[in-house]
Amino acid sequence: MSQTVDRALSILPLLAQGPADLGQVADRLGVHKSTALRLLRTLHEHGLVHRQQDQRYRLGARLFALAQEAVENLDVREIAHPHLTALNEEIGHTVHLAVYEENEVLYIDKVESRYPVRMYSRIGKPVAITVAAVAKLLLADLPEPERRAVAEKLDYPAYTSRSTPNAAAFLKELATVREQGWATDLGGHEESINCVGAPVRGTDGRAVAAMSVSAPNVVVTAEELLTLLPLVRRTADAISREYSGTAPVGTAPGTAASSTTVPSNTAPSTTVPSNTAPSTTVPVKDTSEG
Amino acid sequence: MSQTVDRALSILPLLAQGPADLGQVADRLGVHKSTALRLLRTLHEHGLVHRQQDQRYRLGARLFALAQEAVENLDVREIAHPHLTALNEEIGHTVHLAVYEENEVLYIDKVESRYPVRMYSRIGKPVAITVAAVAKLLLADLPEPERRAVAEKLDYPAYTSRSTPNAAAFLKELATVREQGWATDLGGHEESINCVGAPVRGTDGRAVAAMSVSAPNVVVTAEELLTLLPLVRRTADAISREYSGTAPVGTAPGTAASSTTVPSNTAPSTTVPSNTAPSTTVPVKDTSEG
DNA sequence: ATGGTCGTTGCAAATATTGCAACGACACTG
DNA sequence: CAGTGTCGTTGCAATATTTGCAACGACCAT
Repeated sequence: MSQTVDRALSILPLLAQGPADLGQVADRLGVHKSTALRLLRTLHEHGLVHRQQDQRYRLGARLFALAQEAVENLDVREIAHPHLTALNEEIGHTVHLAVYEENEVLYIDKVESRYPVRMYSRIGKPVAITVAAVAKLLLADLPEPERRAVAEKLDYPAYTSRSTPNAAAFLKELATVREQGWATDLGGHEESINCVGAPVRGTDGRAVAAMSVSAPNVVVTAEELLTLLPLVRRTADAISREYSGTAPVGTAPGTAASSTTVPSNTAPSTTVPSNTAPSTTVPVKDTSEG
Repeated sequence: MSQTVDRALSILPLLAQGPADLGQVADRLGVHKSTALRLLRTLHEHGLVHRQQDQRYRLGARLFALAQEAVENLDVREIAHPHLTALNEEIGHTVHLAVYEENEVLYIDKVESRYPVRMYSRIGKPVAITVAAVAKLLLADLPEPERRAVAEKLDYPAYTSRSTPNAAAFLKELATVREQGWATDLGGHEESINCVGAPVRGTDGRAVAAMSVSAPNVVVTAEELLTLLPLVRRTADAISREYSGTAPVGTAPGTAASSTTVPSNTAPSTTVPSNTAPSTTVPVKDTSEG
């Protein structure tokens, strides 16, 4: 609601795409050059933008530092990480951790299938919210009205023929996910990639994060991947327990009384979902690969 | 120089210390609650701050996404190139820039020597990973398990009698490189070619690239080439600084800074490895510039 | 029920921001 | 080498924007 700040902050995502000079910033902001200059100066004083030697602006070191602190404050990630790597070492596939925030789902951690690759590979980017397993899990957990509102505001890109086509289908899928407590993405984003995921829940039972395992068709079929579901759920539950148990309730003046209650079932169901097949038909009929 | 934006941006480092409610933000900003509220709202609309269930504000994940996007769009080569050419013009020898990717080290930029004798290398082609200075630098920076895994999977061709013979020798060399912060290739790839290199580091301290200076024996001896090491390291550090977006330290809120930003000089810590010399003792104290 | 805190909103005053025009610096071109 | 263009920068007046206040409703605790 503050025009000046609004304009200034609009510069950030603009510069995230790459360096830009004053004129470009002013144009894409729709303001006079002098205005853009003063805005950039303020941003610069705070270290959020950096001026390189060719006088062009780009995002500055301070922003990276802040981002660093921002993720460190997400203690879910710290708690989850060992579990993710353990799972990765057991099954070998790529493991993701994601959170929902402000109508977006963001990867906040990732363990590559090959080696413990650095965190800066893909995390931090918004996920394909209409198809990703983690996105389904997180959105399915939203209260009904918000869930509906978000679903109807989204675009539904047809990444593949299996992508979620529209809001109605998405909401139906979310209902299924909500009921069964896990989610899949079977070629919805990339034709040959399948995922299975499960939610991480806090003390109040709400999903604070979601994790998933991804593998290409050529390595494991969708059916084989679903075999790993119990393992995935067990890992997610383990993270949930540790997250809930630590009870990182800050200096909240007032509602500090929260019984350490594990939300749902603590009993890890070792049941292979072969018979527990989801209502939506599992398209294990591969197109090309066998 | 924009008060509104200045105040708004001051909220960010404030929230980086931990979640805070409206009153706390207003107090520590020195403004009325209503003002703080409107600023926070604007920040919120841009996803830079997030409101948790207890209505307190904390840094938003979008901040992280923003930084992530910026890093991905950062072009090391673009930033490094002017520095490389400058170095080349000063010393005349061939300068290389390389990155590590998928178990390979690739040259991504090269400034040719102005001497008639040139060495063979091609931008985009993998380097001799077991002997090249840039390869040593980049591999030395990998986490221990991955470093070991990569080293043991490599072939160790005997390009010359000085080539790295096996994984054990290579890992030992990498340990040395890791400790001293620079690397050499003394006739390990071609008998008559020597190189000295230094790493380019990002905000997180990781080596995002490595650069080296190469010269044939007939032009300069290995000892003479090592004389250039401080210059190489300084160049690499300069690139690192620019790549990281090092900006003048943010002024304290309320303290008005001078008109134009004074270029902060004095490199942080450019430790010249004078006495820390490895096998070959280099009598280097200082270079031309002071 | 009551007093306290906290977040939120409307409004008028006033401050801070905006756009303009002009300047100096620089690069490129004729 | 002058000329023309772009680019970043600054002072200034007009104005739009922000600000602080006071009051309201919600909530919690006493």
